[in-house]
Amino acid sequence: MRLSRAFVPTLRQVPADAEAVSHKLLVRAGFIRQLASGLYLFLPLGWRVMEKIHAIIRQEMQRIGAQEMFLTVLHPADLWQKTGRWYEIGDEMFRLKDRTGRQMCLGMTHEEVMAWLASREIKSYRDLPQIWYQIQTKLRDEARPKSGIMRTREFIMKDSYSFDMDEEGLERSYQLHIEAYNRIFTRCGLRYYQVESDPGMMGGATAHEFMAPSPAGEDDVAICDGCGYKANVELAKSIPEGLQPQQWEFEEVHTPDRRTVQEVSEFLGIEPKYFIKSLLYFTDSRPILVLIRGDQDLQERKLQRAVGGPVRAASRQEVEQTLGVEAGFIGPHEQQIELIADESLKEGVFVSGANRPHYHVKGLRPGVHFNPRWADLHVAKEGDRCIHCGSPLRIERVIEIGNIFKLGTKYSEPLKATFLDEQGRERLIIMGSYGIGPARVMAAAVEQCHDENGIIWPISIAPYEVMVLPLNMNHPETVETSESLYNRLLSEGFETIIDDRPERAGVKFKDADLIGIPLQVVVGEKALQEGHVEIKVRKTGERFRVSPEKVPERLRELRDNLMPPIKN
RNA sequence: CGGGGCGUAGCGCAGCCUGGAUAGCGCACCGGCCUUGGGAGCCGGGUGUCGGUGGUUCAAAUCCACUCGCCCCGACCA
Repeated sequence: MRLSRAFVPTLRQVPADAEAVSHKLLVRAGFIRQLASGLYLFLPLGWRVMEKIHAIIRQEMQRIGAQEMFLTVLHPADLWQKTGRWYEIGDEMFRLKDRTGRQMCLGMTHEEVMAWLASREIKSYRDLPQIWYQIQTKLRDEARPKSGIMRTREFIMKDSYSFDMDEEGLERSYQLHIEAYNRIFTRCGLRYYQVESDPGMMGGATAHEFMAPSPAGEDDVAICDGCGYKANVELAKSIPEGLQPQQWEFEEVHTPDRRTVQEVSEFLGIEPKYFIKSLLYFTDSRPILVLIRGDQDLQERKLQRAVGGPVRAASRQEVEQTLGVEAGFIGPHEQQIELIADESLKEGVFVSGANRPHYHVKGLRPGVHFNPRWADLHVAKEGDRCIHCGSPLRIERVIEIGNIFKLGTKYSEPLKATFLDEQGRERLIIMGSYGIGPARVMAAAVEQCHDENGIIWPISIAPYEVMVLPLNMNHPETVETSESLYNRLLSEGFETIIDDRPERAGVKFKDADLIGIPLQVVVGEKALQEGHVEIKVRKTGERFRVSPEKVPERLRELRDNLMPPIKN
């Protein structure tokens, strides 16, 4: 490709509405443009990166026997009504009617359609197992699109679905996907973790996420370097800092105008971890008082799982109406409503609200003064102990680049996707679903691989492998050498772009670094006089002077070194 | 959905508080000269519904109301 004729609109200035590094760099380097909130166009360079990622995904999916198909974006509503998601999902689903008034929606994901297909076409155990996938546009009316292409309303997703006869089959399909995903993300040059995740509304029991560490991410994971335990903080378990035994007798203490743990802690000279925070929540059916240690935070996801449905925090007024006491002085002692407590409160003697304005109680003992239901409810924090091996946990910010779910029969049942087994009995197909967001892979790569000058693409997903820079287009020998190098590299199979614009050297250097092609071949007058050109490795900044004839050989070597450990 | 911010040339911004003459700066862009190893220099060129609508006023980019769009924090995220 010739840059002089390519559409690569680089920007010297950072767009005002970009915050995330990947967003800024991808816009500046001419890879993407924003059409509207959460809607991005992929320009030629950006689309080449996406296609590289797609190609790697295709190769690895085929490797595990998955078959690609192409479904629709427009779905009839009744499929979603059958599985109930039509009603469960709120504004995030784009809904519309066709000209005859039939309710439709735009696909956010394709479990329904895939299960529908399976229900019609798979009849016998002989048809199983199957893994079907597609690389397709999905639409979600996100409450808050953000960080460039990291969270958009229209996006491409690789989604695959496995269909098995039984749990063992599902486990096999699940493991195949883990294998494929490890190869895909490694080949894309990412640092990533596989972590336990919350199956959430997808239904089913087991789920994992593939997470690329980056400060621009939206999730946090807890990681144990001791035993390798890794989990999304939405469900990560941890053992908080221990307590010293206390001999406090049960007593009421006057705490005028001290409401928060912080205030009462300072007032009484007792550390926050000896406090019980009482938080009033409402489930669909009832109020529930949630007890958390003073130095801990409630993980609402865990609470939702524990009570088996959505929860919401009570407002100040609701606290007074329900409990008859102002928030700040409520506690578990002599409480009438249902209690649920974090397990870190099982052992110890605590301070909490007295359910009487301006008073707290000290010497509160679980099992003696209150009897809650126990559950793991606290947020795992940096430095907490691993529940498996006791090592300290660390918390890291990550971008979710892939996820895998064991669905079971959540979709096959309502859509009647069944098969006849060897005994002629009708049984439900067991499903799994597996996603990858190629645009997030792209964004994560930029987040992980860049410097102050621009992007440094992993060579496996770079839009081009080599960029030839003729520094002075008015110098015939420079042009001649560059052109012949360009043609030679192309014929030897290098994906090459030449910056043949009549620009000054500085501009070419800046753009080359910004765009981030891994290998640069710099053709300058001075070096040419001595009979060589210069190869620059974008990632390390290394420069090698080589004679033009040796360029392909040297580049091949450098390319091999830059290539991630797994190749096709 | 709650909180905050922003909308003036292709991009980045000043002007607005305290209303007034032709709306300005840098970059980009177009023509010319010059230059060619890290976003050069000189000369000439403005390409604008000041997001929109309504109002106040002799007069609105500027004040008021409504509205649309975009970003950030939180909630949500199948």
